[in-house]
Amino acid sequence: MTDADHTGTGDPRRTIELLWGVREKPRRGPKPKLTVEEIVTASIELADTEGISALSVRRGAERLGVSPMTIYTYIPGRAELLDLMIDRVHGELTDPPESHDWRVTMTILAEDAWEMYHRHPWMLQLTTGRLPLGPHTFAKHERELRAVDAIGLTDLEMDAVVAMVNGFVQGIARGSVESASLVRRSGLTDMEWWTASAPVLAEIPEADAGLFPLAARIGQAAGETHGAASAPLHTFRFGLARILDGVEQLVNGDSGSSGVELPS
Amino acid sequence: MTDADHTGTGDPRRTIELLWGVREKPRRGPKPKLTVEEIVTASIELADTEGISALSVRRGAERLGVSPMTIYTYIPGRAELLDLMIDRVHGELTDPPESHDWRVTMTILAEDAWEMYHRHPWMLQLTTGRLPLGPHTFAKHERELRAVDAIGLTDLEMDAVVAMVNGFVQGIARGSVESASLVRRSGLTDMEWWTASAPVLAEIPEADAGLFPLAARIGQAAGETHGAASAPLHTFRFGLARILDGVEQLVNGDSGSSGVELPS
DNA sequence: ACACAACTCTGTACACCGTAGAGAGAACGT
DNA sequence: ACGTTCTCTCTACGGTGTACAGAGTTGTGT
Repeated sequence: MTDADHTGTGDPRRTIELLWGVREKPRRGPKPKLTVEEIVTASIELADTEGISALSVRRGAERLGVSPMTIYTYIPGRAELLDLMIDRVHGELTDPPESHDWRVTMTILAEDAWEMYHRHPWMLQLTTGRLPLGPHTFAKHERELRAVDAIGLTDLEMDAVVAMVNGFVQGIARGSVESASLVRRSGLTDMEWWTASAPVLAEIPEADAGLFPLAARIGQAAGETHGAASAPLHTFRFGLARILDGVEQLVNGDSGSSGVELPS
Repeated sequence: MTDADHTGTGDPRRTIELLWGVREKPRRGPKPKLTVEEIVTASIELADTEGISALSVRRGAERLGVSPMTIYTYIPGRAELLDLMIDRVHGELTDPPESHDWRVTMTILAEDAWEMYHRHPWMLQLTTGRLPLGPHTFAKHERELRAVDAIGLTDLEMDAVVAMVNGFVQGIARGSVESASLVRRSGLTDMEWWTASAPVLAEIPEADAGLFPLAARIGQAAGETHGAASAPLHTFRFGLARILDGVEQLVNGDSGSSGVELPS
Protein backbone atom coordinates (compact mmCIF):
# COMPACT_ATOMS: atom_id res chain seq x y z
CA MET A 1 0.00 0.00 0.00
CA THR A 2 1.87 3.04 -1.21
CA ASP A 3 0.39 6.11 -2.83
CA ALA A 4 -1.47 6.15 -6.11
CA ASP A 5 -4.39 4.07 -4.99
CA HIS A 6 -6.95 6.62 -4.10
CA THR A 7 -10.13 7.36 -6.02
CA GLY A 8 -11.93 4.41 -7.47
CA THR A 9 -11.34 2.38 -4.35
CA GLY A 10 -13.84 1.94 -1.58
CA ASP A 11 -17.53 2.56 -1.28
CA PRO A 12 -18.50 5.42 -3.62
CA ARG A 13 -21.52 6.42 -1.54
CA ARG A 14 -19.57 7.02 1.64
CA THR A 15 -16.84 8.86 -0.26
CA ILE A 16 -19.28 11.16 -2.00
CA GLU A 17 -21.11 11.90 1.24
CA LEU A 18 -17.83 12.86 2.84
CA LEU A 19 -16.86 15.05 -0.12
CA TRP A 20 -20.10 16.97 0.00
CA GLY A 21 -20.17 17.20 3.79
CA VAL A 22 -23.38 15.27 4.29
CA ARG A 23 -23.83 14.38 7.97
CA GLU A 24 -26.38 11.75 8.89
CA LYS A 25 -26.80 13.00 12.47
CA PRO A 26 -25.34 10.52 14.90
CA ARG A 27 -26.68 11.27 18.36
CA ARG A 28 -26.02 8.46 20.73
CA GLY A 29 -22.41 7.99 21.62
CA PRO A 30 -19.75 10.15 23.21
CA LYS A 31 -18.88 13.53 21.72
CA PRO A 32 -16.33 13.19 18.95
CA LYS A 33 -12.97 14.79 19.68
CA LEU A 34 -12.35 15.56 16.04
CA THR A 35 -14.05 16.52 12.82
CA VAL A 36 -13.35 15.31 9.31
CA GLU A 37 -12.30 18.87 8.46
CA GLU A 38 -9.62 18.87 11.16
CA ILE A 39 -8.25 15.59 9.91
CA VAL A 40 -8.08 16.85 6.33
CA THR A 41 -6.42 20.09 7.41
CA ALA A 42 -3.78 18.33 9.49
CA SER A 43 -3.12 15.83 6.72
CA ILE A 44 -2.62 18.58 4.13
CA GLU A 45 -0.20 20.40 6.42
CA LEU A 46 1.74 17.22 6.92
CA ALA A 47 1.86 16.42 3.22
CA ASP A 48 2.92 19.99 2.41
CA THR A 49 5.80 20.05 4.83
CA GLU A 50 7.05 16.48 4.72
CA GLY A 51 5.73 15.01 1.49
CA ILE A 52 2.97 12.59 0.72
CA SER A 53 5.00 9.57 1.77
CA ALA A 54 5.32 11.03 5.27
CA LEU A 55 1.54 11.34 5.49
CA SER A 56 0.69 8.13 7.27
CA VAL A 57 -2.39 7.46 9.30
CA ARG A 58 -0.13 7.11 12.30
CA ARG A 59 1.59 10.46 11.79
CA GLY A 60 -1.70 12.25 11.19
CA ALA A 61 -3.20 10.76 14.32
CA GLU A 62 -0.15 11.68 16.35
CA ARG A 63 -0.38 15.30 15.21
CA LEU A 64 -4.03 15.39 16.24
CA GLY A 65 -3.37 13.78 19.62
CA VAL A 66 -5.35 10.62 19.09
CA SER A 67 -4.43 7.02 18.50
CA PRO A 68 -4.06 5.83 14.91
CA MET A 69 -7.22 3.78 14.79
CA THR A 70 -9.33 6.75 15.81
CA ILE A 71 -8.96 8.14 12.30
CA TYR A 72 -10.96 5.20 10.99
CA THR A 73 -13.95 6.36 12.99
CA TYR A 74 -14.21 9.34 10.70
CA ILE A 75 -12.88 8.08 7.39
CA PRO A 76 -13.01 4.59 5.89
CA GLY A 77 -9.37 4.55 4.89
CA ARG A 78 -6.41 6.34 3.45
CA ALA A 79 -7.84 6.40 -0.08
CA GLU A 80 -10.84 8.45 0.99
CA LEU A 81 -8.64 10.82 2.96
CA LEU A 82 -6.61 11.53 -0.17
CA ASP A 83 -9.80 12.27 -2.11
CA LEU A 84 -10.85 14.76 0.56
CA MET A 85 -7.45 16.44 0.48
CA ILE A 86 -7.59 16.82 -3.29
CA ASP A 87 -11.01 18.40 -3.30
CA ARG A 88 -10.10 20.73 -0.43
CA VAL A 89 -7.04 22.01 -2.31
CA HIS A 90 -9.02 22.46 -5.52
CA GLY A 91 -11.13 24.82 -3.43
CA GLU A 92 -8.15 27.18 -3.17
CA LEU A 93 -8.59 28.05 -6.83
CA THR A 94 -10.92 30.91 -7.67
CA ASP A 95 -12.64 32.44 -10.68
CA PRO A 96 -10.37 34.71 -12.67
CA PRO A 97 -11.50 38.29 -13.39
CA GLU A 98 -13.73 38.67 -16.42
CA SER A 99 -11.84 39.21 -19.63
CA HIS A 100 -12.76 39.52 -23.28
CA ASP A 101 -9.54 37.72 -24.17
CA TRP A 102 -9.72 33.98 -23.63
CA ARG A 103 -5.91 33.79 -23.79
CA VAL A 104 -5.62 35.99 -20.73
CA THR A 105 -8.14 33.87 -18.87
CA MET A 106 -6.43 30.62 -19.81
CA THR A 107 -3.06 32.02 -18.79
CA ILE A 108 -4.34 33.09 -15.39
CA LEU A 109 -5.93 29.69 -14.80
CA ALA A 110 -2.74 27.92 -15.78
CA GLU A 111 -0.60 30.16 -13.56
CA ASP A 112 -2.98 29.61 -10.64
CA ALA A 113 -2.74 25.87 -11.08
CA TRP A 114 1.05 26.14 -11.41
CA GLU A 115 1.25 27.92 -8.06
CA MET A 116 -1.17 25.52 -6.45
CA TYR A 117 0.99 22.57 -7.45
CA HIS A 118 3.99 24.29 -5.95
CA ARG A 119 2.17 24.92 -2.67
CA HIS A 120 1.00 21.31 -2.61
CA PRO A 121 3.46 19.18 -4.57
CA TRP A 122 1.78 15.95 -3.52
CA MET A 123 -1.24 16.94 -5.65
CA LEU A 124 0.79 16.01 -8.70
CA GLN A 125 1.06 12.44 -7.49
CA LEU A 126 -2.64 12.13 -6.80
CA THR A 127 -4.45 14.01 -9.55
CA THR A 128 -3.84 11.51 -12.30
CA GLY A 129 -6.61 9.10 -13.07
CA ARG A 130 -10.10 9.54 -11.67
CA LEU A 131 -10.62 12.72 -9.77
CA PRO A 132 -12.81 12.83 -6.68
CA LEU A 133 -16.40 13.82 -7.37
CA GLY A 134 -16.31 16.73 -4.96
CA PRO A 135 -17.70 20.26 -5.27
CA HIS A 136 -14.40 22.06 -5.76
CA THR A 137 -13.11 19.59 -8.29
CA PHE A 138 -16.27 20.04 -10.33
CA ALA A 139 -15.99 23.81 -10.00
CA LYS A 140 -12.42 23.76 -11.29
CA HIS A 141 -13.43 21.81 -14.37
CA GLU A 142 -16.43 24.06 -15.05
CA ARG A 143 -14.23 27.14 -14.71
CA GLU A 144 -11.73 25.80 -17.20
CA LEU A 145 -14.43 24.97 -19.73
CA ARG A 146 -15.95 28.45 -19.28
CA ALA A 147 -12.62 29.96 -20.32
CA VAL A 148 -12.87 28.39 -23.77
CA ASP A 149 -16.64 28.57 -24.13
CA ALA A 150 -18.06 30.39 -27.13
CA ILE A 151 -14.73 31.24 -28.73
CA GLY A 152 -15.43 29.11 -31.75
CA LEU A 153 -14.52 25.59 -30.69
CA THR A 154 -16.71 22.51 -30.84
CA ASP A 155 -17.63 20.72 -27.64
CA LEU A 156 -15.02 18.08 -28.32
CA GLU A 157 -12.35 20.64 -29.05
CA MET A 158 -13.15 22.44 -25.80
CA ASP A 159 -12.72 19.17 -23.96
CA ALA A 160 -9.43 18.42 -25.69
CA VAL A 161 -8.03 21.92 -25.16
CA VAL A 162 -8.76 21.85 -21.43
CA ALA A 163 -7.32 18.35 -21.06
CA MET A 164 -4.25 19.30 -23.06
CA VAL A 165 -3.49 22.42 -21.04
CA ASN A 166 -4.03 20.58 -17.76
CA GLY A 167 -1.73 17.79 -18.87
CA PHE A 168 0.90 20.26 -19.94
CA VAL A 169 0.79 22.23 -16.69
CA GLN A 170 1.02 19.05 -14.65
CA GLY A 171 3.83 17.66 -16.75
CA ILE A 172 6.03 20.71 -16.39
CA ALA A 173 5.04 21.41 -12.78
CA ARG A 174 6.06 17.91 -11.83
CA GLY A 175 9.56 18.50 -13.08
CA SER A 176 9.73 21.84 -11.33
CA VAL A 177 8.46 20.59 -8.02
CA GLU A 178 10.58 17.47 -8.05
CA SER A 179 13.67 19.49 -8.83
CA ALA A 180 12.98 21.85 -5.93
CA SER A 181 12.35 18.94 -3.62
CA LEU A 182 15.62 17.30 -4.64
CA VAL A 183 17.49 20.47 -3.83
CA ARG A 184 15.93 20.43 -0.38
CA ARG A 185 16.52 16.74 0.24
CA SER A 186 20.01 16.42 -1.17
CA GLY A 187 21.30 19.85 -0.23
CA LEU A 188 22.69 20.25 -3.73
CA THR A 189 21.32 22.57 -6.39
CA ASP A 190 20.99 21.16 -9.89
CA MET A 191 24.09 23.09 -10.84
CA GLU A 192 26.13 21.79 -7.90
CA TRP A 193 24.95 18.27 -8.56
CA TRP A 194 26.00 18.55 -12.18
CA THR A 195 29.41 20.01 -11.45
CA ALA A 196 29.92 17.20 -8.94
CA SER A 197 28.94 14.56 -11.49
CA ALA A 198 30.66 15.94 -14.59
CA PRO A 199 34.25 15.08 -13.52
CA VAL A 200 33.21 11.52 -12.74
CA LEU A 201 31.63 11.22 -16.15
CA ALA A 202 34.75 12.60 -17.76
CA GLU A 203 36.74 9.69 -16.33
CA ILE A 204 34.63 7.17 -18.21
CA PRO A 205 36.17 6.72 -21.64
CA GLU A 206 32.89 5.45 -23.12
CA ALA A 207 31.16 8.66 -22.10
CA ASP A 208 32.87 10.84 -24.65
CA ALA A 209 31.27 14.27 -24.77
CA GLY A 210 31.81 14.28 -28.52
CA LEU A 211 29.06 11.69 -28.81
CA PHE A 212 26.46 14.21 -27.72
CA PRO A 213 27.44 17.49 -29.34
CA LEU A 214 24.02 19.12 -29.29
CA ALA A 215 23.30 18.19 -25.70
CA ALA A 216 26.67 19.66 -24.74
CA ARG A 217 26.11 22.90 -26.65
CA ILE A 218 22.52 23.47 -25.58
CA GLY A 219 23.20 22.41 -22.00
CA GLN A 220 25.97 24.97 -21.82
CA ALA A 221 23.77 27.72 -23.28
CA ALA A 222 20.86 26.94 -20.96
CA GLY A 223 23.13 26.73 -17.95
CA GLU A 224 24.68 30.11 -18.64
CA THR A 225 21.34 31.83 -19.21
CA HIS A 226 19.25 30.29 -16.47
CA GLY A 227 21.96 29.54 -13.96
CA ALA A 228 20.53 26.04 -13.74
CA ALA A 229 20.33 22.86 -15.72
CA SER A 230 16.62 23.41 -16.22
CA ALA A 231 14.33 26.43 -15.96
CA PRO A 232 10.86 25.06 -15.41
CA LEU A 233 9.12 28.40 -15.03
CA HIS A 234 10.56 29.55 -18.34
CA THR A 235 9.58 26.28 -20.01
CA PHE A 236 6.09 26.63 -18.56
CA ARG A 237 5.47 30.16 -19.81
CA PHE A 238 7.17 29.60 -23.15
CA GLY A 239 5.28 26.37 -23.75
CA LEU A 240 1.94 27.78 -22.68
CA ALA A 241 2.35 30.66 -25.13
CA ARG A 242 3.13 28.17 -27.94
CA ILE A 243 0.11 26.05 -27.03
CA LEU A 244 -2.22 29.03 -26.99
CA ASP A 245 -0.77 30.11 -30.34
CA GLY A 246 -1.71 26.69 -31.66
CA VAL A 247 -5.20 26.88 -30.23
CA GLU A 248 -5.64 30.34 -31.69
CA GLN A 249 -4.80 28.98 -35.13
CA LEU A 250 -7.47 26.37 -34.65
CA VAL A 251 -9.98 29.03 -33.63
CA ASN A 252 -9.07 31.11 -36.66
CA GLY A 253 -9.49 28.09 -38.90
CA ASP A 254 -6.03 28.38 -40.41
CA SER A 255 -4.51 25.50 -38.55
CA GLY A 256 -1.51 24.62 -40.67
CA SER A 257 -0.15 21.18 -41.35
CA SER A 258 -1.93 19.72 -38.38
CA GLY A 259 -2.67 16.51 -40.20
CA VAL A 260 0.62 14.74 -39.75
CA GLU A 261 -0.25 11.12 -40.34
CA LEU A 262 1.91 8.31 -39.13
CA PRO A 263 2.53 5.02 -40.92
CA SER A 264 1.47 2.95 -37.85
CA MET B 1 11.07 4.92 1.81
CA THR B 2 8.52 4.88 -0.98
CA ASP B 3 9.18 5.73 -4.58
CA ALA B 4 10.37 9.09 -5.86
CA ASP B 5 13.76 9.08 -4.18
CA HIS B 6 16.05 7.83 -6.84
CA THR B 7 18.65 9.87 -8.68
CA GLY B 8 20.55 12.37 -6.65
CA THR B 9 20.90 9.97 -3.77
CA GLY B 10 23.94 7.89 -3.10
CA ASP B 11 27.48 7.97 -4.35
CA PRO B 12 27.56 9.47 -7.85
CA ARG B 13 30.75 7.64 -8.84
CA ARG B 14 29.39 4.19 -8.15
CA THR B 15 26.11 5.02 -9.87
CA ILE B 16 27.78 6.32 -13.00
CA GLU B 17 30.08 3.31 -13.16
CA LEU B 18 27.08 1.02 -13.00
CA LEU B 19 25.24 3.01 -15.67
CA TRP B 20 28.13 2.80 -18.09
CA GLY B 21 28.90 -0.82 -17.29
CA VAL B 22 32.39 -0.24 -15.97
CA ARG B 23 33.66 -3.37 -14.23
CA GLU B 24 36.73 -3.13 -12.09
CA LYS B 25 37.58 -6.83 -12.43
CA PRO B 26 37.16 -8.48 -9.09
CA ARG B 27 38.96 -11.82 -9.10
CA ARG B 28 39.17 -13.19 -5.62
CA GLY B 29 35.89 -14.43 -4.25
CA PRO B 30 33.36 -17.04 -5.36
CA LYS B 31 31.74 -16.76 -8.78
CA PRO B 32 28.74 -14.45 -8.70
CA LYS B 33 25.38 -16.13 -9.33
CA LEU B 34 23.93 -13.03 -10.90
CA THR B 35 24.81 -10.05 -13.02
CA VAL B 36 23.63 -6.48 -12.70
CA GLU B 37 21.91 -6.90 -16.06
CA GLU B 38 19.85 -9.82 -14.81
CA ILE B 39 18.77 -7.87 -11.75
CA VAL B 40 17.70 -4.90 -13.88
CA THR B 41 15.83 -7.13 -16.31
CA ALA B 42 13.95 -8.94 -13.57
CA SER B 43 13.13 -5.67 -11.83
CA ILE B 44 11.74 -4.14 -15.01
CA GLU B 45 9.56 -7.19 -15.62
CA LEU B 46 8.26 -7.01 -12.11
CA ALA B 47 7.53 -3.30 -12.32
CA ASP B 48 5.81 -3.75 -15.69
CA THR B 49 3.49 -6.46 -14.52
CA GLU B 50 2.79 -5.46 -10.94
CA GLY B 51 3.64 -1.79 -10.68
CA ILE B 52 6.53 0.07 -9.16
CA SER B 53 5.22 -0.31 -5.62
CA ALA B 54 5.37 -4.09 -6.00
CA LEU B 55 9.02 -3.84 -6.97
CA SER B 56 10.70 -4.44 -3.65
CA VAL B 57 14.18 -5.71 -3.09
CA ARG B 58 12.63 -8.78 -1.49
CA ARG B 59 10.36 -9.53 -4.44
CA GLY B 60 13.14 -9.05 -6.96
CA ALA B 61 15.45 -11.31 -5.02
CA GLU B 62 12.75 -13.95 -4.72
CA ARG B 63 12.22 -13.93 -8.48
CA LEU B 64 15.95 -14.40 -9.01
CA GLY B 65 16.20 -17.18 -6.47
CA VAL B 66 18.51 -15.44 -4.03
CA SER B 67 18.05 -13.96 -0.61
CA PRO B 68 17.15 -10.27 -0.38
CA MET B 69 20.49 -9.06 0.88
CA THR B 70 22.30 -10.61 -2.06
CA ILE B 71 21.04 -7.77 -4.23
CA TYR B 72 23.16 -5.36 -2.23
CA THR B 73 26.26 -7.16 -3.39
CA TYR B 74 25.62 -5.86 -6.90
CA ILE B 75 23.88 -2.56 -6.30
CA PRO B 76 24.24 -0.07 -3.46
CA GLY B 77 20.50 0.35 -2.95
CA ARG B 78 17.09 0.73 -4.44
CA ALA B 79 17.77 4.25 -5.74
CA GLU B 80 20.60 3.06 -7.96
CA LEU B 81 18.49 0.18 -9.22
CA LEU B 82 15.81 2.62 -10.33
CA ASP B 83 18.40 4.69 -12.18
CA LEU B 84 19.59 1.58 -14.01
CA MET B 85 16.02 0.64 -14.94
CA ILE B 86 15.36 4.11 -16.35
CA ASP B 87 18.45 4.13 -18.52
CA ARG B 88 17.77 0.60 -19.76
CA VAL B 89 14.26 1.54 -20.87
CA HIS B 90 15.48 4.71 -22.55
CA GLY B 91 17.58 2.35 -24.62
CA GLU B 92 14.42 0.93 -26.20
CA LEU B 93 13.99 4.18 -28.09
CA THR B 94 15.66 4.44 -31.46
CA ASP B 95 16.52 7.07 -34.04
CA PRO B 96 13.58 7.92 -36.30
CA PRO B 97 14.04 7.68 -40.06
CA GLU B 98 15.54 10.74 -41.69
CA SER B 99 12.98 13.33 -42.70
CA HIS B 100 13.12 16.80 -44.17
CA ASP B 101 10.06 17.71 -42.07
CA TRP B 102 10.90 18.36 -38.44
CA ARG B 103 7.20 18.02 -37.55
CA VAL B 104 7.20 14.43 -38.73
CA THR B 105 10.32 13.68 -36.73
CA MET B 106 8.95 15.30 -33.59
CA THR B 107 5.68 13.42 -33.96
CA ILE B 108 7.44 10.09 -34.30
CA LEU B 109 9.60 10.78 -31.26
CA ALA B 110 6.57 11.77 -29.22
CA GLU B 111 4.60 8.70 -30.29
CA ASP B 112 7.57 6.45 -29.47
CA ALA B 113 7.78 7.96 -26.01
CA TRP B 114 4.02 7.64 -25.60
CA GLU B 115 4.22 3.93 -26.33
CA MET B 116 7.24 3.48 -24.12
CA TYR B 117 5.38 5.00 -21.18
CA HIS B 118 2.51 2.62 -21.80
CA ARG B 119 4.85 -0.37 -21.87
CA HIS B 120 6.52 0.84 -18.67
CA PRO B 121 4.05 2.97 -16.72
CA TRP B 122 6.36 3.20 -13.72
CA MET B 123 8.72 5.34 -15.84
CA LEU B 124 6.27 8.20 -15.36
CA GLN B 125 6.79 8.09 -11.63
CA LEU B 126 10.55 8.09 -11.89
CA THR B 127 11.47 10.37 -14.76
CA THR B 128 10.70 13.62 -13.03
CA GLY B 129 13.58 15.46 -11.50
CA ARG B 130 17.17 14.56 -12.25
CA LEU B 131 17.60 11.89 -14.84
CA PRO B 132 20.33 9.26 -14.55
CA LEU B 133 23.53 10.15 -16.39
CA GLY B 134 23.50 7.00 -18.45
CA PRO B 135 24.26 6.41 -22.12
CA HIS B 136 20.71 5.84 -23.31
CA THR B 137 19.31 8.79 -21.42
CA PHE B 138 21.92 11.03 -23.01
CA ALA B 139 21.16 9.53 -26.42
CA LYS B 140 17.46 10.25 -26.03
CA HIS B 141 18.14 13.89 -25.22
CA GLU B 142 20.55 14.28 -28.10
CA ARG B 143 18.03 12.71 -30.49
CA GLU B 144 15.32 15.10 -29.40
CA LEU B 145 17.56 18.10 -29.85
CA ARG B 146 18.61 16.88 -33.28
CA ALA B 147 14.95 16.90 -34.32
CA VAL B 148 14.74 20.66 -33.83
CA ASP B 149 18.29 21.50 -34.84
CA ALA B 150 18.82 23.98 -37.66
CA ILE B 151 15.16 24.73 -38.24
CA GLY B 152 15.52 28.33 -37.19
CA LEU B 153 15.38 28.26 -33.42
CA THR B 154 17.91 29.66 -30.97
CA ASP B 155 19.70 27.31 -28.60
CA LEU B 156 17.44 28.37 -25.78
CA GLU B 157 14.32 27.89 -27.87
CA MET B 158 15.47 24.42 -28.83
CA ASP B 159 15.92 23.61 -25.18
CA ALA B 160 12.50 24.96 -24.28
CA VAL B 161 10.71 23.21 -27.15
CA VAL B 162 12.17 19.83 -26.23
CA ALA B 163 11.36 20.31 -22.55
CA MET B 164 7.85 21.46 -23.36
CA VAL B 165 7.05 18.51 -25.60
CA ASN B 166 8.50 16.06 -23.09
CA GLY B 167 6.46 17.60 -20.30
CA PHE B 168 3.33 17.47 -22.40
CA VAL B 169 3.79 13.84 -23.40
CA GLN B 170 4.44 12.85 -19.81
CA GLY B 171 1.50 14.81 -18.50
CA ILE B 172 -1.02 13.23 -20.85
CA ALA B 173 0.57 9.78 -20.73
CA ARG B 174 0.28 9.79 -16.98
CA GLY B 175 -3.45 10.27 -17.15
CA SER B 176 -3.77 7.60 -19.81
CA VAL B 177 -1.69 5.05 -17.98
CA GLU B 178 -3.29 5.70 -14.62
CA SER B 179 -6.73 5.37 -16.12
CA ALA B 180 -5.85 2.03 -17.71
CA SER B 181 -4.33 0.83 -14.46
CA LEU B 182 -7.45 1.78 -12.53
CA VAL B 183 -9.58 -0.20 -14.93
CA ARG B 184 -7.39 -3.21 -14.27
CA ARG B 185 -7.30 -2.75 -10.51
CA SER B 186 -10.89 -1.84 -9.88
CA GLY B 187 -12.48 -3.97 -12.59
CA LEU B 188 -14.58 -1.00 -13.64
CA THR B 189 -14.13 0.99 -16.82
CA ASP B 190 -14.28 4.78 -16.51
CA MET B 191 -17.76 4.65 -17.96
CA GLU B 192 -18.95 1.99 -15.53
CA TRP B 193 -17.43 3.84 -12.63
CA TRP B 194 -19.19 7.00 -13.66
CA THR B 195 -22.57 5.36 -14.17
CA ALA B 196 -22.16 3.77 -10.75
CA SER B 197 -21.32 7.10 -9.14
CA ALA B 198 -23.81 9.35 -10.92
CA PRO B 199 -26.94 8.08 -9.11
CA VAL B 200 -25.25 8.58 -5.76
CA LEU B 201 -24.35 12.11 -6.71
CA ALA B 202 -27.91 12.76 -7.83
CA GLU B 203 -29.11 12.00 -4.30
CA ILE B 204 -27.05 14.82 -2.85
CA PRO B 205 -29.18 17.97 -3.05
CA GLU B 206 -26.10 20.23 -2.91
CA ALA B 207 -24.68 18.55 -6.03
CA ASP B 208 -27.16 20.05 -8.42
CA ALA B 209 -26.14 19.35 -12.01
CA GLY B 210 -27.41 22.81 -12.93
CA LEU B 211 -24.42 24.27 -11.12
CA PHE B 212 -22.05 22.86 -13.71
CA PRO B 213 -23.82 23.26 -17.05
CA LEU B 214 -20.73 23.22 -19.26
CA ALA B 215 -19.20 20.22 -17.55
CA ALA B 216 -22.47 18.37 -18.00
CA ARG B 217 -22.78 19.27 -21.69
CA ILE B 218 -19.18 18.62 -22.65
CA GLY B 219 -18.99 15.48 -20.54
CA GLN B 220 -22.00 14.12 -22.37
CA ALA B 221 -20.58 15.00 -25.78
CA ALA B 222 -17.19 13.48 -24.98
CA GLY B 223 -18.77 10.37 -23.53
CA GLU B 224 -20.90 9.78 -26.61
CA THR B 225 -18.03 10.28 -29.03
CA HIS B 226 -15.23 8.46 -27.25
CA GLY B 227 -17.25 5.93 -25.33
CA ALA B 228 -15.31 6.97 -22.27
CA ALA B 229 -15.04 9.85 -19.85
CA SER B 230 -11.62 10.70 -21.24
CA ALA B 231 -9.80 9.88 -24.45
CA PRO B 232 -6.12 10.29 -23.71
CA LEU B 233 -4.84 9.19 -27.10
CA HIS B 234 -7.07 11.74 -28.80
CA THR B 235 -5.98 14.44 -26.38
CA PHE B 236 -2.36 13.49 -26.99
CA ARG B 237 -2.53 13.68 -30.78
CA PHE B 238 -4.74 16.75 -30.82
CA GLY B 239 -2.57 18.55 -28.31
CA LEU B 240 0.68 17.62 -30.01
CA ALA B 241 -0.61 19.01 -33.31
CA ARG B 242 -1.55 22.28 -31.58
CA ILE B 243 1.85 22.51 -29.93
CA LEU B 244 3.68 21.91 -33.18
CA ASP B 245 1.46 24.53 -34.83
CA GLY B 246 2.59 26.94 -32.14
CA VAL B 247 6.25 26.05 -32.62
CA GLU B 248 5.88 26.45 -36.37
CA GLN B 249 4.58 29.96 -35.87
CA LEU B 250 7.64 30.70 -33.80
CA VAL B 251 9.89 29.31 -36.53
CA ASN B 252 8.11 31.40 -39.13
CA GLY B 253 8.49 34.47 -36.96
CA ASP B 254 4.79 35.29 -36.97
CA SER B 255 4.13 34.17 -33.44
CA GLY B 256 0.90 35.95 -32.58
CA SER B 257 -0.05 37.47 -29.27
CA SER B 258 2.49 35.41 -27.45
CA GLY B 259 3.27 38.22 -25.08
CA VAL B 260 0.47 37.83 -22.60
CA GLU B 261 1.75 39.61 -19.55
CA LEU B 262 0.32 38.98 -16.13
CA PRO B 263 -0.12 41.56 -13.38
CA SER B 264 1.86 39.44 -10.89
C1' DA C 1 50.85 -26.97 -0.17
C1' DC C 2 48.94 -23.76 2.48
C1' DA C 3 47.52 -19.35 4.73
C1' DC C 4 45.21 -15.38 3.87
C1' DA C 5 42.74 -11.75 1.63
C1' DA C 6 38.90 -10.72 -1.07
C1' DC C 7 34.72 -11.65 -2.39
C1' DT C 8 29.58 -13.62 -2.38
C1' DC C 9 25.86 -14.79 0.02
C1' DT C 10 22.63 -15.14 4.09
C1' DG C 11 20.10 -14.56 8.77
C1' DT C 12 18.70 -11.50 12.01
C1' DA C 13 17.07 -7.17 13.47
C1' DC C 14 14.95 -2.42 13.51
C1' DA C 15 11.67 0.96 12.70
C1' DC C 16 8.20 1.97 9.76
C1' DC C 17 3.51 1.22 7.02
C1' DG C 18 -2.24 0.31 6.51
C1' DT C 19 -5.78 -1.64 8.82
C1' DA C 20 -8.69 -5.99 10.74
C1' DG C 21 -10.79 -7.25 15.00
C1' DA C 22 -12.05 -7.09 19.69
C1' DG C 23 -13.22 -4.63 23.42
C1' DA C 24 -13.48 -0.61 26.98
C1' DG C 25 -15.83 3.47 28.09
C1' DA C 26 -19.10 7.50 27.35
C1' DA C 27 -23.43 9.69 26.23
C1' DC C 28 -27.97 9.46 24.85
C1' DG C 29 -33.23 7.62 24.35
C1' DT C 30 -36.37 5.21 26.80
C1' DA D 1 -31.66 2.53 35.47
C1' DC D 2 -30.71 0.28 31.47
C1' DG D 3 -29.55 -0.86 26.81
C1' DT D 4 -28.08 0.97 22.53
C1' DT D 5 -24.94 3.24 19.90
C1' DC D 6 -21.10 5.49 19.16
C1' DT D 7 -15.91 6.83 20.01
C1' DC D 8 -11.68 5.47 21.00
C1' DT D 9 -7.73 2.28 21.93
C1' DC D 10 -4.82 -2.05 21.99
C1' DT D 11 -2.90 -5.72 19.81
C1' DA D 12 -1.55 -8.13 15.80
C1' DC D 13 -0.28 -9.35 10.84
C1' DG D 14 2.31 -9.13 6.87
C1' DG D 15 4.72 -5.97 4.30
C1' DT D 16 8.93 -2.34 3.35
C1' DG D 17 14.57 -0.87 2.88
C1' DT D 18 18.78 -1.97 4.61
C1' DA D 19 22.65 -2.10 8.63
C1' DC D 20 25.44 -5.48 10.55
C1' DA D 21 27.77 -9.72 11.52
C1' DG D 22 29.17 -13.86 10.01
C1' DA D 23 29.63 -18.17 7.02
C1' DG D 24 31.40 -20.05 2.95
C1' DT D 25 34.14 -19.89 -1.55
C1' DT D 26 37.79 -18.71 -4.46
C1' DG D 27 42.33 -16.88 -6.34
C1' DT D 28 46.96 -15.29 -5.04
C1' DG D 29 51.57 -15.06 -2.73
C1' DT D 30 54.73 -17.61 -0.61
